[in-house]
Formats: sequence, C-alpha cells, structure tokens
Amino acid sequence: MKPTTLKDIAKTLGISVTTVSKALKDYADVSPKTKAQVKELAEKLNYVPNSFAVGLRKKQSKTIGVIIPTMVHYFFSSILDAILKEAESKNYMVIILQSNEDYELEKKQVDLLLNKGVDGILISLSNNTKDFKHLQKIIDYNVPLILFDKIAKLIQCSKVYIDDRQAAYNAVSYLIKKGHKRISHFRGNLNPQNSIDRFLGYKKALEDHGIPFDPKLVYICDNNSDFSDGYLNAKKLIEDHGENVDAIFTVNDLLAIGAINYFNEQGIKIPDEIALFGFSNWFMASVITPTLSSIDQNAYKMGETSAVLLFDEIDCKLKNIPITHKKVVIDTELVIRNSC
Amino acid sequence: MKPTTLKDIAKTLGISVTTVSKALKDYADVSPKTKAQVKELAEKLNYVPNSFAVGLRKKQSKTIGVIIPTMVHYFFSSILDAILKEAESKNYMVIILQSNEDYELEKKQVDLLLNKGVDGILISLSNNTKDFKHLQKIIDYNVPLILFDKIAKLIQCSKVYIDDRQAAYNAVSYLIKKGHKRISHFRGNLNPQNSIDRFLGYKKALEDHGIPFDPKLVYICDNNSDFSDGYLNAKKLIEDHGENVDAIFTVNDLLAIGAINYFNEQGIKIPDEIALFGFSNWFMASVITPTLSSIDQNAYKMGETSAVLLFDEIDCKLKNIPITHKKVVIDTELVIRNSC
DNA sequence: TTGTATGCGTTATCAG
DNA sequence: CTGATAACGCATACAA
Repeated sequence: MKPTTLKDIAKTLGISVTTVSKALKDYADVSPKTKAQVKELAEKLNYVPNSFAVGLRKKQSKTIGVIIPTMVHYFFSSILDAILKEAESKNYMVIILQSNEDYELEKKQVDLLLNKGVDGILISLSNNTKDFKHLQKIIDYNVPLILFDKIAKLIQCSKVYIDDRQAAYNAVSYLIKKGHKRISHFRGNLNPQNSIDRFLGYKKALEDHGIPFDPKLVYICDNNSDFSDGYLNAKKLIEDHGENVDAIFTVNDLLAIGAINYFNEQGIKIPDEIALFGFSNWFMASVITPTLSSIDQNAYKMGETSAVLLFDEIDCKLKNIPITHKKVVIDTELVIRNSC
Repeated sequence: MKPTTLKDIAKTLGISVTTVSKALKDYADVSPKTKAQVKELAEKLNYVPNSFAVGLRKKQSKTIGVIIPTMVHYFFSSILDAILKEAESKNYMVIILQSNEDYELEKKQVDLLLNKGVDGILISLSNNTKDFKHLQKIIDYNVPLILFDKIAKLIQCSKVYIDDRQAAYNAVSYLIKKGHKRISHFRGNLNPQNSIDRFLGYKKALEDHGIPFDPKLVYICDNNSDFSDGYLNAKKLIEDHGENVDAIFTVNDLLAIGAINYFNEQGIKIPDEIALFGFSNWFMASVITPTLSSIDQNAYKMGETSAVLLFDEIDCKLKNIPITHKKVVIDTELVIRNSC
C-alpha cells in the first residue's frame, strides 16, 4: 500500500496539485466547494503530507533531539518522560540518544542530529565533556539549544539546572538543627561538578553553624559503583570513628541505602545512633526500612521546563523574534522521612 | 551558517552535481583524481547529506520508531537502553513515544511514525489495546514491525516475549521444593495478559506438585498502585490466614516489597515464618532487607533481540529477500536471594 | 570519465 | 479563484 500524495488527489479530482495543497491549508483564495471536495477525498484516502518533502521545503522537521548520558536511571527517565509529554502536546517527535558518558560519542550524536535537521536540541552533558566546540556548532547552525542538569557555564544558550550547593547546604543544615554535630559526608568522585558542589554545600553548612569541618569525616566513593560502596564506607566509618559520628550526608541515595544495610545488619539504630540524608530521592528511598530522607531534584519539572524553553525558542526562531537565553534554577525539596 | 550541499562543492570545483554525488559514493566511473578533490573539499566544508532530500529520494530515513507504555520503569528503560545501543551500532536513530497505556494515543503515534517515514517500528502494546487495525496498517504499508513484551498473538509479525506462565511456574515450584505448602499469590488486575499468565503458572505449579489450589489465598492487587497495596494485602493475608500461610508469590517486586515492609514492622520473620518471591527483578530487590528473590526478565536481552530482528527485517526488505517472522522467547531466570 | 535530465512530494510565487 | 512553474537537495538512468 502506497501513501496518498497531493498528486493522487489532484488527479482524481481533475484539479491542480497547487489547489489541493492550498485547499488543505484553508487558503482564503480557494472556493469553499473545492475545499470541501478536496478535504473529503483527502480524509477518505487517509492523506498525510510526506514529511521528507515538507522538511526539504520548509527546513523544519517537527522533531527535536535529546542527548543524555544514560537512560536507565530514575532521574533521567523522569526527565525524558516530561520531555516526551511536552513534545506530544506540541505535536513534536523526539529522537533520543545516549552519550554513555563518552565525549566522542556525544560529539558524533550532535552531528547526527544537526544532519537530521532537528528543530532543536536538548543536552545533558557527559561527565567527560570538557570541550564545547560541538555545542558551539549547534549555535552556529542557528539551532535552538537547551542544556539541562549537566551544563556548560560558558556556552551561550538557555540552561536548566538545580543548585546542588544550596540543596546540600539545606540538607546538612537540617541535620545540624536536629542536633547532629559530627556529620560525615560520603562524596562522589572529584570529577563531576555536581559532586563538588554538594561537597561545598556540606562544608559551608558546617561552617555557618560553627561546626568545625573535619576532612577525616569525608569519604570518597566511586560514583559508578553500586550500593556496596555505601556499605563498605559505612563499615569503615564506624571502624574509624566509632560513636564519634552521628550522621551521614551522602551524595546520592544509593550510597545511603548501602549504609543503611550495614547499620541494620550491625544493629546500629537509625536515626538514634546515626542519622542519614540522601540525595536524589530515588523511588527506593521511600521503600527502604527505615525510609530515607532525601533531596528531591524535581526531575519531571526539569524536563518539562527544558522542553518548554526549547519550544519557545523554536517558536521565536520561526517568527524571527530575537531569542533571549534564560537560566532556570529548579527548586529542590527536602523530603524528610524516618532516617533522620 | 548554512550546511554545505552537493551544489556548493560542484560549483567551487567547476564540475557537475552528479559527479560530486558519485565521487562521494566511490562509484567506479569517476576518476581517482576527481574523487580525491571532491572528498577533500567535502571534508573541509564539513559536508553531510541532507537527510530530507535523501529520504525523499530513497524513501528511507535511517530512523526507527519505538512505542512503549511508559518510560519511567526499570524494565522499559533497560529495553530502551538496549535498543538505543543496537541502533547506534547500526547508525540508526530512534524516535521514542510513550502511549501512556492509552489506545487512542498509541494509534495516533503509529500514524505519526508511518508519516515520518521510519524504516521500522517496535511496539510494546498498551494494556488497553484490544483492537489491532493500527498494527495491520503498519504491515499494509510494508514497514517492518516487531512486537515485544506486550504482544498481539493474532498479528502477523515477529514477536519477542517471555513465557510468563513458565516463569511463574518455576518460581512457585521453587517455593514448593523449599517445603512451602500454603503459598499465597498477590496477583495483578484481571486485565493484562501477563497477570493472567503468571496466575496460571502459579496454579499449575501447585497442581503439578499435588498442592490443592485455594482461591482464598489469591489476592487481587491494583497494578498501577504503589507498593502500599502490597503492605495492605500482607496485613489482610495475616488477618485472614494467620500462620496458615507460609509463602507469597507476587506478580511484581513492588508488591513484595510492600509486604516485606509490613512483615518487618510486625516482626514476622522472613523467610522463616513467611517466604517471598517477586517478579521482575527490579534493582530494588537487591537492596531491600531481606533481599528479595525474584524473576529476572532479561529486559536488556529482550530489547537487544527485538532491535536485531527489526534491523534484519529492514535489511531483508532492502535486499528484496522475503521476510520470515520469528517468535523469540527470552529466557527468564530465578534470582534466589534471602527472602526464601 | 563526465554531465544532462528527471523525479521524489511539497510549497511559494506569480501569472492568468 | 485556479494553475503553471520553480525550487528544496539528492540520486539515478541515460547520453555524450
């Protein structure tokens, strides 16, 4: 079965392709009668415009591209969920690519998207992206670009992100107000900015509340490892400090859950003997025992906001309105549960 | 900045567009010298073929479409991960759509993909899809189609799925071999086939091992509810049967985790007083205390297999080799942990 | 070995 | 009100 074309309709109706095209678009200069005829037949033949042809003519694809480091992740899949829903409502399609934390791949994928003629691009950068020529290329091609979560400060485009430092600050301040004084931090690798900012927020909260920062309470964990790293560091923490530690703020929920497992196993009472605060508010945080307090990053809102911004810019471009880049900081939220 | 076209290259080199086109494709009838010149300039100008034009000419897009019920789900995001990786390796792009368990939306999305000229389509059907005209349409348009996980038996196309019945049978048989005799089942809604098959597997395992099936031990849970439904039904189970029940096989991990929370809270020992077996092997199963035995559905392999089948069919179509539809049953695996 | 002509399906311009 | 024509960028059959 072949798709119907304008030509098919024109032929059976004995009129020109031009008229058919105009009729379907409700141009003012087509007689109501012709319009009716054309529309009826088009409906009957199930006509849909060929998107290659439209794209070739109008240089727009009604498609956007998204590049994320990885898909199998509650945070990113929630973001994608929001982007897909937003796109759906605007009748856009979405091409999704995983950079897999690989800079070269990310670069190649940008080329693919540009080549594909997408109307806009959303990117959350790979941890290994230090060079931004590929992003500049997008801008040079005049394709709207929004960076989210993992952003590059120097690139001239709209950005959507959370304030990791502030969020960490809030969590640690909460622990302090609850009376905790010896607060450990399980931090991530030195590398990604997120991890640095969360550490800085932790440190600042201590300082602002007159609690001396003790580097011995900071444990560096492997970001990509599974939760067993949390378990192991919890063990180490107790070995190193015994009762001279009363809380842990972890850079993500997974580490906290590993630690919870260790404490449960050892009969160390949470939160009485040690309190815990995670980061990200994975679904898991609400089902573990005890339930884990955590910082909700509002992934859905981040995705939604990014998509809305992108469609705005696409719109502006179509209407030749100059684009003003925006920076949106998404609110995070302390979700207090039973671990502190 | 405008993308380079064949015309640009032809003009600066003073040759025809045809020659440029052929040179880039290494046609035999272009002189090595011309080829070299063309390629060099193309490289320099960063030439990439305009995909709209190519699509219009060749009627293929190097793009496939995927429709899934929902994205924010460990199972589906793992499948997508595999599909994206497979597509990446074949230099294909992937358009992802969420049907959101809505039949009308699914239908519309099929039209969009067809209209978009994708080279193939992968679908996991919505629970509410009872009518398959939209799938037939894909086949009528001669676009390769693979159904995975939630399939329609009557449609003539390749399918990739697990044997839910067998998997459930295996899990329950395991519980029986461990000495459990009063095994409850927390089943899903009556509606999706998965849920029915898992129930049937449960029942068959009992029968085959000479254990009478007791309908009072079967609890119907709301599929879309959160884990609290598992908690509530566990409570009910104990109220109804007291010690006269020694294991539960749940239709998914979430319900099992809800139940675990209840038992932990009540000091009911797992697995001594009651054993648990889940289904799906969510990440959570390995971090909960006690860790939960579950059935791994091999999501990654399912995605990979589906994608490989699709690319095979696309290939056959290009080469005019007749397509033979395949049915692939993905192996499931009992993952035994501490809950039984 | 190179180039000309044609068409893919649509839309915009302009003439009738 | 209608339609002929050109153009988008590329690929191919056919000439030269």
